[in-house]
Amino acid sequence: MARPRQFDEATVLAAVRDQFWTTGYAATSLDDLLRVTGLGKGSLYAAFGDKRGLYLRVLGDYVDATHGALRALLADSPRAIDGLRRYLTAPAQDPSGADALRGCFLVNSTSELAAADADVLSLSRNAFEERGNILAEAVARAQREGDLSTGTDPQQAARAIVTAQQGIVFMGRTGLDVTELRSVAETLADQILS
Amino acid sequence: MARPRQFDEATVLAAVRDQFWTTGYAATSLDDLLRVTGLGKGSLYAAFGDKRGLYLRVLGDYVDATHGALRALLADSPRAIDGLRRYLTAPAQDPSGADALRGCFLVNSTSELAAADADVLSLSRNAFEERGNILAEAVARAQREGDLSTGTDPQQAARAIVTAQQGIVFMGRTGLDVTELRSVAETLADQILS
DNA sequence: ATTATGGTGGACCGAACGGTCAAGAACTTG
DNA sequence: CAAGTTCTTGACCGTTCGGTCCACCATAAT
Repeated sequence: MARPRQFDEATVLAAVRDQFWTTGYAATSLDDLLRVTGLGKGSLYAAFGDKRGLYLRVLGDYVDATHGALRALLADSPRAIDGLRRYLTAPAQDPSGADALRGCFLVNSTSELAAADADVLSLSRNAFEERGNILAEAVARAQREGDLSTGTDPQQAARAIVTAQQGIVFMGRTGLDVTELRSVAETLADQILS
Repeated sequence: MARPRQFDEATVLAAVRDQFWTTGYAATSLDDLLRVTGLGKGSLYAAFGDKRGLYLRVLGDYVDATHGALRALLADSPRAIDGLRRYLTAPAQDPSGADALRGCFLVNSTSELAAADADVLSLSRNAFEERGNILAEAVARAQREGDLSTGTDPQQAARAIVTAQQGIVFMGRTGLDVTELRSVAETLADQILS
């Protein structure tokens, strides 16, 4: 070892993620990243590689974190149906509407890059498949707990829930009032979680 | 009048729209636009102004066209409920999956620019509000025709339908298999249109 | 204290960007 | 045919882009 790093890796990655999250990949310049991280070009490149590599890194971290958060949310719900409803309506919970306008980093990434970048496409596809799997377990539990009809395939129901949530996430990005967004989310939850 | 234009305006605008649609705003260079239109810089600028103006122009045209197509779809449905279902499942109809991967130009635009461009944001917000209004009429008709419960507010139900469709559009962009996408769309339609 | 090693910061690079402009071509009008 | 007008073409401009590189610095090992 020689000179130690003068920055905290997790802090830097979080700042990078937030910048990419709010302004997207193409519209984020290296100077933007240097500004929000406080690092010089040399440090950033030596530590994380080029812009695209850095992007994929923070995006992958984000996906892992959301999977963990979702698992925790569902596990912490005594009744699975409540966890599913919380998942579905989560994008409409911030009263300020700021979270809704910002959307989901993975969704934004998919929208911007999936059609042009095979790595982002497969990452996105795998992430949503995994999310469906996580939710499918909760759906099965909700069925066992008598809160959800056993007529439908858990996997299928989970995919419908994921899909509906992405719709809510997107409508938040259009600037729809949070109160209306929440109302829509509750309506959809009533129709889907029954 | 003097020298007449050597290009067809509608053809050029369609080519520009398709380019922006598939590669987004930032990732589309002027050279890309010149290539797909066959025009020189001077012609393009003289006819349509700068890149952003051109983008807003084709996006506005697109929104108008989709509103017209939606009105036609609903009007052409003897029973409103069928039109609503067709609207909801439309993003999953292309067997090749190409349309699904491409998504919706307005959705892509909103995802990329709404957070940073107030004009795009209000255009998007207004467009989806208008779409909700169009669908609300069809919901009311479906209620009168006895195909939809009269218990729910048409406006509210319409917003739920719009939201669900955006979820389907997005899942298509993740590369989800078209057959699975269609299955999800049908599941959601069953749950929402009842 | 000296040396080795990795970190830092910024100058620097070629390429690509959006946008301007002038010269000439193609048409209409008289 | 001549004059006037619009459109077309592409050279050109300043800026910004992502990325490289190197001189310098701070630490650990000896």
